[in-house]
Amino acid sequence: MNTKEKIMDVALHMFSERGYEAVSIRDICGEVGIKESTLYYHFKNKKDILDSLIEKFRNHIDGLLSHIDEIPGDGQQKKGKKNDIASSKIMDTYMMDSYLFDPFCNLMIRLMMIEQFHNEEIRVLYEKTLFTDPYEIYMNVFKRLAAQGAFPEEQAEIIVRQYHAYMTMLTYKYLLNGELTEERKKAYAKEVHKIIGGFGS
Amino acid sequence: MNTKEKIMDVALHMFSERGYEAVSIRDICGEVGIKESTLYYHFKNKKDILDSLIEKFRNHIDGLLSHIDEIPGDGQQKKGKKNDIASSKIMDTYMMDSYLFDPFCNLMIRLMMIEQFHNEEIRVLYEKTLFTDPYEIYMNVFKRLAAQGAFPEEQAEIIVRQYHAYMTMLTYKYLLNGELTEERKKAYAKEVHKIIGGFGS
Amino acid sequence: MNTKEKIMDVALHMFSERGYEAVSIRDICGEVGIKESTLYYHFKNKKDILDSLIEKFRNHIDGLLSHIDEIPGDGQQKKGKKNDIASSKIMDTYMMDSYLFDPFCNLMIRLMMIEQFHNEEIRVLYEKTLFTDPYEIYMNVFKRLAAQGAFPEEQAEIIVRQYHAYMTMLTYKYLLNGELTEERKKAYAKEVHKIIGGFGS
Amino acid sequence: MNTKEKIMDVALHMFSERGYEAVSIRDICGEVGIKESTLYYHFKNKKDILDSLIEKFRNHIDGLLSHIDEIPGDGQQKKGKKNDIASSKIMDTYMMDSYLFDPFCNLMIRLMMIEQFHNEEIRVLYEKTLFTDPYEIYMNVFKRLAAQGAFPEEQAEIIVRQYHAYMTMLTYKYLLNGELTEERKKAYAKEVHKIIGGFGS
DNA sequence: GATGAATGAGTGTTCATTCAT
DNA sequence: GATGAATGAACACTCATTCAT
Repeated sequence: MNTKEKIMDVALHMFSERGYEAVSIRDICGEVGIKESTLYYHFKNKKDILDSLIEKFRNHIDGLLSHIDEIPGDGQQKKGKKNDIASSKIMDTYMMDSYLFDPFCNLMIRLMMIEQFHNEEIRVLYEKTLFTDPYEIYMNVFKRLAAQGAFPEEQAEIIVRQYHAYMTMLTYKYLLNGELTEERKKAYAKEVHKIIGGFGS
Repeated sequence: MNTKEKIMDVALHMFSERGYEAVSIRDICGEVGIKESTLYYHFKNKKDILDSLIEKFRNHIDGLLSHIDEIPGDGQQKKGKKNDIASSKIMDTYMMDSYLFDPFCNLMIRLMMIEQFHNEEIRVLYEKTLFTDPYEIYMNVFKRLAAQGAFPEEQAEIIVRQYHAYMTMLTYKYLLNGELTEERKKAYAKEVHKIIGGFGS
Repeated sequence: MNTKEKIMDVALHMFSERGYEAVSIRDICGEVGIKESTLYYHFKNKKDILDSLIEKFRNHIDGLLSHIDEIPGDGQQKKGKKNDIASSKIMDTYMMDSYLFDPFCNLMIRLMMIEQFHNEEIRVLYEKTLFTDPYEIYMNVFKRLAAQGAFPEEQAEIIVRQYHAYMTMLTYKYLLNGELTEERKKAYAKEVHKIIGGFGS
Repeated sequence: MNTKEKIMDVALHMFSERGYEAVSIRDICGEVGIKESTLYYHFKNKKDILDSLIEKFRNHIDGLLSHIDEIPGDGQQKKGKKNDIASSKIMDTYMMDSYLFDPFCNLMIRLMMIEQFHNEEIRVLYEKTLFTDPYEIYMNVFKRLAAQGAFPEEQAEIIVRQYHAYMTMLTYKYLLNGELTEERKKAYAKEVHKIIGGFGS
């Protein structure tokens, strides 16, 4: 990690815990181990650090979303509940690994959670990340499952809605509540699997 | 409203939008229309404003929780789905009016959402307010409904879990996302009713 | 002198010697004997000090200009060169005492001399103070002298032009060049009187 | 123009408008199109740029002054007013072209005007450039004119004084006041010619 | 109840400068 | 010749807070 990346990393950790305004340039530089003047060689100003983080996050999720279709729910599986369960598990692993457990994403979401109330640009991105995009991803997978005969097509929407509600609630409860510890990740994963099991029945 | 109340009101609005640290004594006093030195007649220091708000909020929800039993789900209703729906509606109206739409509560929740990441005391209160308490309230009501024969008692938990997931997700999506406008409140209420309808079937 | 006046006084001395930008808030406060934060109780920002000085100067010269007619050149004097000389002397004493030797005015002119090159508002005031206003004052007095028969009226303009050129040159040479010492003031006064003597012949 | 010359050129433009201290190395390099570290290849430090400019200016005016005798006022002309006028015109053209209208000289004079109040070295040079040298030049030419019989030798001093006063005043009024535009140069030249005409009578 | 005046510590940011490459 | 990366000191300004009135 070069100096610029280190600054962004430290800044993200601090911003996501205390909020953008409450973190000072001094705080960041102290942690990175550089003088404040050095920071201004790498970033135009404080806002520029935030903007760079957001930019990086946008690129990150754009990259993820462009691979949705690779999430299973795929044709070589036979009809029935088993596939359903298996696909859900895979899909959810994908969500966890790439979105919610991934340190960069998780911290960015926390940052957005804090800043969304007074920053419309961030609010829009926050809504997209936590509500719009996941709903679409779930719908995409479940529709393909329905097409394979896992369940009647007209039930897809209601199932997705229920699934999305669960996942969202658990995300807020375990992954966006206090520090992201291994325990909280396990508690989340456990509840997710219990629910996916429930869906299979 | 006297000066002290005015200060708390203004402070809450600002804290819940920009976070505690990002709001200055100057900001608050400017909006209230007093000099900064005057604020210190009413509050020991900045932290004291936050503490007073939290104290007030604790009293507020304690008052509400001590009246859970008054939420219907009550004996004079007959068995069957109708009662179920009706009770849910009443319960939810209660949640909306007293918790989520109430300006003081809504803003306090936003404030806790922002501050929870670096303040364990607030985090605990936040978790209780958004996860523990509502779950208990729902459980309380649904158990009484089950006791009245609205549905088999052993289904209570799974129903509550599902109900809670929905309510939580909708709360974050509509009531803790951007400004609390009438439109967002309507969108929330609409979705809630749709779901409660779904539960009745 | 209260704190605010002291700040303006010190700031003027420093601005007029080193220019507005080259003087720091620290410099001013150090000399005044207050902390930097105290300055901001009295002035909105650094620019506000400069603006206050300019405002004060405008009021100052407006006060002076409203009393031009009281400068002699008056009716009770007899025709002839003696009056001419006498009046010029009085007029010039007025110019010296009120404008050029007056510490506040002299320093403000120096400040304007420095800042006029990149501040159009100051440039206009500078031109008015050093060229437009003095010319008008001289013209006013000399016209009254001509009316009294001190010299033919049609010569007034050329005399004023010459007189103004001399006074302006001497002002720049002695009063706006280096520190305003008693020696420079004397040298200025001496040359002025020599010239006024020359005008009498 | 090589890089070093470009730096000096840009620095002079900026120094003469905003003053030495108010201009940053960043400002200069930004305009020149080089990195700040590059500047230190060409100059020891910021002060060195100023010193180089002053040095260059000294050489420049030394060059000019060593050719005073070439300014007409010369022997092959006949006695009479015509020669007087002609010589004055030529002399003045020389002053304008070489001193006052010349961009390098004009900007240097502005720079000295700003810096003279707190830099004795510059003050001395400023006084020499605007008062001592021109007076000597005028005296040199007018003495030669008197020797040719253009006017009585004992009048030379008073004429020179008057001439110098006019030229100095006009210089400050038109050439050292705001930006040096073509209009200001024309207004200056027009007034100069009017005065020279007056002198001829 | 409220304010005018003050302060020490801290804010984000710019300064001229250095030095290895 | 020129640059990338760094720095200590200074910059204008804001912070929460105090205290006499």
